[in-house]
Amino acid sequence: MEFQILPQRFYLRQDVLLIARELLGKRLVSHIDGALTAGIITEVEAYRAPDDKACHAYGNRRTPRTEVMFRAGGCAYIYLCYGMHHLFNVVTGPEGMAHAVLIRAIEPVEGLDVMLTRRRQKKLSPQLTTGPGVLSAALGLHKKLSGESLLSKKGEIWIENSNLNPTAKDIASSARIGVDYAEECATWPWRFYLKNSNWVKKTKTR
DNA sequence: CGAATGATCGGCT
DNA sequence: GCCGATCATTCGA
Repeated sequence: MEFQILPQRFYLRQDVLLIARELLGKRLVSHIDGALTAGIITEVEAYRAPDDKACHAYGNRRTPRTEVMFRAGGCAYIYLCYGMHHLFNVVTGPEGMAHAVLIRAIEPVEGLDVMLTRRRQKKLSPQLTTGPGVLSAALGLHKKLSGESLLSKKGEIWIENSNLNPTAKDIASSARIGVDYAEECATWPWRFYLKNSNWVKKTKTR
């Protein structure tokens, strides 16, 4: 079955919270080292410069790392976290606007064997692709792919439609995870996830 | 179970 | 020099 790739106009909009919610249920696909792997996006977080202290580009600070966040929407921002995890974000908004959506979890749908091998797991379970670091590992995403376009199926990463079309009643929100340092921004309910999915990290704080 | 901890390194809020 | 948009493992109850 062929799914339609998300066009650049999807990413160019200025409302990153809306885009984050709309990414739920879409298919995230990687074609890396000759292997095709894909999963349904089940959990995301929005980050929005300049006012969001949890965003790496807070205050519109430009560094070699954050530079890609200022590009026009439709490319990947991947960075290293805790010295070992590559976290995958989607850059959104027009050029000069540093918005991004962190993909936190997917439900695997294609290339399960490849994902299991990359994660060194034997059995399919939520821990295969639930969590921003493990999802990147399963899809083979690496920070050297930061800045890659998401707009062509000839590329290494893209996002396409699925049969799912979650509506407001299917979506829950909460504060973002791991951003306690961000002061008043730490409580903003900018994490979104599919209520009925098993492929979402359980949070203890509620 | 939950909490604590070690791994490991780039970027500097 | 410090510490994170994390995860797997271990330890204790």
